[in-house]
Order: sequence, then structure tokens, then C-alpha cells
Amino acid sequence: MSEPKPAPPSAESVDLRILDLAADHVRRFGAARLTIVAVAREAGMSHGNVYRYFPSKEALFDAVTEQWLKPVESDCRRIAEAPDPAFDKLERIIVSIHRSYRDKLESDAEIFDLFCRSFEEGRTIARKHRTRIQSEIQKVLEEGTGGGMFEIADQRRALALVFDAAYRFMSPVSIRLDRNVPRGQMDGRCDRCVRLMLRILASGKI
Amino acid sequence: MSEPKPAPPSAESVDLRILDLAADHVRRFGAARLTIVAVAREAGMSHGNVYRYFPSKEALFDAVTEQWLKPVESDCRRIAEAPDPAFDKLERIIVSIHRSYRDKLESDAEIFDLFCRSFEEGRTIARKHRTRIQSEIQKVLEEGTGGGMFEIADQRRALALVFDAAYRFMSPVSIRLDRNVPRGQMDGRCDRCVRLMLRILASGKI
DNA sequence: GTGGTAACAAATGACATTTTTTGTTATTTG
DNA sequence: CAAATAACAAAAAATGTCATTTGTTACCAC
Repeated sequence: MSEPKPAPPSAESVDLRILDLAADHVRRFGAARLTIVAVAREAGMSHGNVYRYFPSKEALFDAVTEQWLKPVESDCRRIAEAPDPAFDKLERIIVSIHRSYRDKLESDAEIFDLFCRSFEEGRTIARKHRTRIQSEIQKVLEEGTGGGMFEIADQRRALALVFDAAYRFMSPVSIRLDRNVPRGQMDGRCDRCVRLMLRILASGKI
Repeated sequence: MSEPKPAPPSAESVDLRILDLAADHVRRFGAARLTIVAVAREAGMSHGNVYRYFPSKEALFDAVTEQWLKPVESDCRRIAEAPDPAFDKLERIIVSIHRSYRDKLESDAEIFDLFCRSFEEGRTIARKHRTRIQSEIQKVLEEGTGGGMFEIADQRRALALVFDAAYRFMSPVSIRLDRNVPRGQMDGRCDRCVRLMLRILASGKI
């Protein structure tokens, strides 16, 4: 009874603390078994207060997903904005996404599931993520076209081609379906598939 | 009370009749709401008798799925065995699969769902279907390599590339995810993506 | 006014009970 | 003996009840 308030005066802001606890809960027990009441209890507050930070359970799930998605997106952006040839950047972006997804699938299956669900249901958070990645790829594509590195007549079609040809390696649902294929094999196939697609982009006739 | 036995002396054999009734049930109410008892009732027999033809409900579902899968596979085989250039045959096979899947998704979503589930769960029936398609594609690939139409050093890798690059258009789960994208658009993207992949196969460096 | 609690109706989940379904086997029918 | 039924145990699903959770709001303290 020496500590009626076990919650330390954490340096993080309250919403981040809730987010962390929720993520941990999902990691350990899965999304299905998470309740706002339990998270509030762990955070040492009334459950009603949690709603001051997250308007609903779904919003909390979205925030947990988003928190993981952010580094994936910033990796993309960093690669896209680096002063490297567009050709290399495009390859790096796609491979980076594939690696990030697969990492999460293996290290945090439950949270990856959350992301997949969001994706399958066409939730806003998943759509926005997709849009942000798309816009980074588009930038690199345009940059490469301007620099004469890519021979692209129709930007829209080229963008679609990138997503179509690399779909197996960029779609969370696909990656989850391949969870039993050894990782090394999928990585190799991703590399080869992307490299060939890039060759198409480089050598025109899109 | 004039017809205590409404079941006509159908020309089909009993197992086909059961299969048809089951498929119809799935079509109308979805797989979740199908019961062996209900199918037996519709077939005008005791439910125990259905087990003489199908050892379990799953087996019945598999049979329903398989019945639809057969024409897809025989289309593939017919294309593969035709006396046409390997290049064209490969294109036709992939496009044909994509069209068949998408047709089924639109005309018979519930049965397509059955197939997707089988696929996601890695059931034998789905794996065999995949293997059969794979072997047809492999044949065409080998034929094209022998005839000098494709420049392929590593058959295994080439086969993987075909499946990877066309994944979005050959995986039932992916196709279902794209159900809201207009069909015409997906068809066009499939055609272009496949055509570009074929160009890679033709112009070597795999 | 930021960070919190208390109280509350509506929605959800958990649980015991009953009914249906599944799958097997012994028995009947023709 | 081939084809079907009837009877049955085990598993699964539906039902109804009751506790918990959700989402809101009004209110308190600093």
C-alpha cells in the first residue's frame, strides 16, 4: 500500500502513454481482447478519461496502427528526398516497405493484423497511408522522368504499373499470406521483381 | 399431399444433384448458413445419406469449389496445349485466369468467397489448383525457352517471376480486395502488366 | 481550461441452457 | 447387396439472461 498511484510521472504526454499501453495490450493478447476499461486501469485512470484522448476504441486502434505506420512512411520520405538517382531511390522505397512490413509481421503479428484489417476494410487510416506512399513514389517517378532516367509517357499508368508489378511485396494482406514462405526467399524475389520492373521503366515503352 | 416424393428422377447422379443443391444454397445464403440437414431436406433424403456421398461439410464445400475450378483449369490447359506461340499462350493463360476469377467474383461472390477461404487457409484443394496452373505455365515457359522465344537461364526463377509480377491479377484474395476498382480499369492494367512482364522474359536477363 | 472523476443509458460480452447440426453406426428396404 | 433410413452421441450454434464495457455528459479541482 505504499504506492496507491503506481503510475510514474512519465515524461511522455498522457495520450502517448495510453497509446503505448494499448499497443502492449494488443501485442500480448490480441486486438479482440483489448478493452478500454483495462487500458484505463493499467494507465491508472478512469476509463471515461481515456475517451478524452481517443473518441472510440476504433480510434485507439487506428492510433496504434498509425504510430507504427509513421516510421515506415518517414523511411519512404527520407529515401525519396535523398540526393540519389531516382532509379535507386525507387528501388529502395519499395524494398524498404516490403522489409518493414515483413519485419512487423514477424515481430508483432497482432499489430500487423490490426493494419491488415484496416486495409481490408478500407479504413481511412489505411487509405491515407497508401496515398502517402503513392505520392512519394510519384515524386520519384516524376523526378526520374525529368532527369531522363525513366522513359515514361503516361505518369498515371507508370504509377499503376509500379503498384501492380510489386503488389505481392507491398500489400500487407499478400505479405501475410506468404508468411510461411521463408523470408530470405521472398526478399530475393522482391529484389529481382522490382529490379526488372525498374528496367522496364528505364527502357521506355510504357 | 399428392406428391410425398417431390424429387424428380433426375437424370444426374445423386452426388451431382447434392452438389448442385449445395452450390445453390451457398449462392443464395452464403456458406455460413449452409447445413447438411438443409441440403438433405432439399434433396428429399435423410441427412445421414448425404454422408454417403460427402464425408464432411468441408468436403462438400471443397467439391463445390472444385466444380467451379475445373473449367478454369481446363481453359488453362486448352490454351497451353494449343499450337500457338508460347509468348501468346502465356499471356492468354494469365489473362484468362484473371477474367475467370473476376467473373466469378461478380456473378457468384459467395462461391468465390469459398475459394478465397480455401486459399487463405492453405487447403489441399486450393494448393492443388495452384499447382495445376503452375504446371501449365511451366510447360509454356519451357516450350518458349526451347523455341528460342524466351531467354530464360533459370526456369525456377522465371516461374516465380511470372507469379510475382502478375500476383495482383492471379491471386483470388487480391482480386477480391480490388472488387471496388472498376473492372475495365483492372482488365487494362492486367493486360499491360502481363505484356511488360512477357517482354522481360523475351528479352532475356532473368 | 487542462486534467481529471462520477454517473448513466445503450451496446457489447460472457455464460448457462436448450436446440440444432454433425458425423457414426445399426437397421431397414427393395 | 446397394441405397437409404433411423437412432444416437458429440460438437456446435442459437437463445435468453445478466454483468461489463462503451460512449456521453455533467461536474470538480487546480
